[in-house]
Amino acid sequence: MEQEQQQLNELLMIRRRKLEELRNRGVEPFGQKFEADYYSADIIGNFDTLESREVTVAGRLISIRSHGKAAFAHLQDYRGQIQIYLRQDQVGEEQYEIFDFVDIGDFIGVVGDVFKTRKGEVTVNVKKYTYLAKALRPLPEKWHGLKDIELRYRQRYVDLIVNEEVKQTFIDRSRIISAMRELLNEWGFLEVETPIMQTIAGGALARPFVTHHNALDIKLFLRIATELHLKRLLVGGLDKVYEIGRIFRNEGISTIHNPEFTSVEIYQNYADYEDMMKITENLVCQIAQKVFGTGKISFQGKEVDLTPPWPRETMIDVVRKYSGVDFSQISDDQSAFEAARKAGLELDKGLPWGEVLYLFFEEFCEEQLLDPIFVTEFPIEVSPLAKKLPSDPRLTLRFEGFIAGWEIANAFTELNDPIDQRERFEQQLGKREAGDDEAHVMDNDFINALEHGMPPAGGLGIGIDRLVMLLTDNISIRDVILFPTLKPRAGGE
RNA sequence: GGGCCAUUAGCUCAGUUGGCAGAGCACCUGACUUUUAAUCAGGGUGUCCUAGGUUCGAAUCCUAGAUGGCUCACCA
Repeated sequence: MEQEQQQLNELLMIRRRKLEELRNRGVEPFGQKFEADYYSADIIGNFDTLESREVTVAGRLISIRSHGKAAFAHLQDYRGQIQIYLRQDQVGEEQYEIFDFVDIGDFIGVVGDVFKTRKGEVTVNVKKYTYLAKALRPLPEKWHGLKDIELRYRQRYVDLIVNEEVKQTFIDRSRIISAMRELLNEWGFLEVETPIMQTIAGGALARPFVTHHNALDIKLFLRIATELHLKRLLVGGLDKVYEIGRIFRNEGISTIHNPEFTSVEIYQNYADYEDMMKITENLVCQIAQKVFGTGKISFQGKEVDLTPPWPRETMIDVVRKYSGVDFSQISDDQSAFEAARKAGLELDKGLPWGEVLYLFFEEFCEEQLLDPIFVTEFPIEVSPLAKKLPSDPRLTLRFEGFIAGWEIANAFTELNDPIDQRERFEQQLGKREAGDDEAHVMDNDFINALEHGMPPAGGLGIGIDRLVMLLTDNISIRDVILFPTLKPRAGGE
C-alpha cells in the first residue's frame, strides 16, 4: 500500500490531495443515491418547455472553463452532454470555493435553471451541486480521445467514456439482440437454456476448452455449439425452440474470431431448411428495420440490401460461377483432385469429391459473396448433422447465408435418422483417429434421443457477433465485444 | 505458429547522422462573472516496453524477450 502510494505520479497525487481537502472541509467526495429528473439530451431537446424551469441532472464532468468568479463546464451522462454554469453569487462563496477541488472526470449532480447562453447553448445555471464520485485518474486528451487500440480493449470503461461511437455500437448490439428475441418470441419460438459445461462437446467442428469439476472429479468441456441439446428438446416435443448464448472455441484469435462468442440457434419441428432460409432473411432484415429503421444498410461504404428474398444458389453453381469448374460434370474423387490441381489448389491426394468441392468454394467464392445470398447443397463430408439430398446422397439439405463475404448463418434440414447419424459420427471418429482433433466425437445419448424419434426439422445457427459487425459497420470482432480476449500483460493486470 | 509493423509524459504524437528528452492537450501557480478546442502570464511532470550487448556516448545500432496491430497459416 505504501509502496503503491510512492509509485503514484504527480497527477494522481494531486487528485488524492484534493480528495483529502474535500473531506477536511466536510464534503464527502463519494456521494449517495442521486435522483436526476432529466437526461442531458432531454433538456436540450425540450428547451422550449423547460426554459427557466428547475432541473436536476447528474453526470461526469468532461470539461471545465473557469473564469474567476464564474465557471462553465460540460456534464456527460448516458444520453449526451450538457453545459452547466456556476456563479459565485448563485451557489454561494463556500460552494464556489469547493468547486476548485473538482476535476475533469468527477461525477456530480446539479440542480439549476435552464437557460441559453449568448451563443445559444442550452445550459443549466447551477444553484446547488453535490459530489457523487471523485475520479482519481485523469481522462484521455479531449479532442484526440483514446486511440491506442490495446488500451481501448484493456480499459474498455475509458473507451466508453471518451468514444461516443463505441458506446453507440454496444447500445446497438443490445438492441439487435433484443429485437431478435422479440421477433422469435412473436413467431412462437420458446427460448431455452442448455448446458454450457458438458461431458461431450459436440455440434460443431472445433476444439473445446477443458475444465474440471472437483466434487465429481470429471473433465468437463465448455460447449462449442448448442445444437445437440436443442435437438434433444425437439425429441422431447418442444416444437420451436431457440437459444441465444455464449459459445467457446479453443482456436486462434483474429479480426473475425474471438474464443468466446455469441450465437443463436433456432430449431423447428416439421420444418426444413427452406423454412430456415425464410427465417434467416426475415430475421436479419426485420432486426435492421427495428433497430435502424431500414432494411438497407451501409457496410464499409457499400450499400447492402437485406430485403427478402435473398437469392438461393447451389454450391456447385456458385463454384462454377467463380472458378469456372463445373462439379456437376465431375463425378469421381480422382477427377475432382485433378481439377483442383489444375486450378492451382494444394491438397492431399485421396480427398473425397465433396471435400474438394468445398475447398473450391472456400478458395474461390466465399469472399466474393458480398450481397446477401444463400449457398445451398453442401457436401456430406463437411455436414455430419444434415440430412442428405434425396436425389444425390453426396450432398445435404444445408445452406449458409453470406453477406459481405462473411458466413452469417448456417442451417440444415436436420438429420433425424439415428442409424445414418451413427454412421456419420463413426466417419468423424475415423477422421479423429487420423489426427483431426476438431472432428466430431461420438455422442451416444444424442443417438439414443434420435432413436426415440425426432420429427423432420429445420435448424439454423447465426453468429451474433458477425451480424452485429455487419449491422454496425465494424470490421473487427473486438469492436463488438465489450471485453475481447487478450493476453494478460506481463506483471498481471 | 510464420512474416511485417508499432511501443517515447496521464492522452495524442514529434525526435535529424548515435551527442543534455520534445510539442499540443491534460495538470500546477496566478488573473478573469455568458465561456465553449475560453483567453492571458508562468511551470516539464519521463523505467524512451523489458533485459543484455556494441560504443567515449544509445530513445536511436545489435540480440533476446513482452504486449498490441496487420497479414499468412489455423478456424465452417
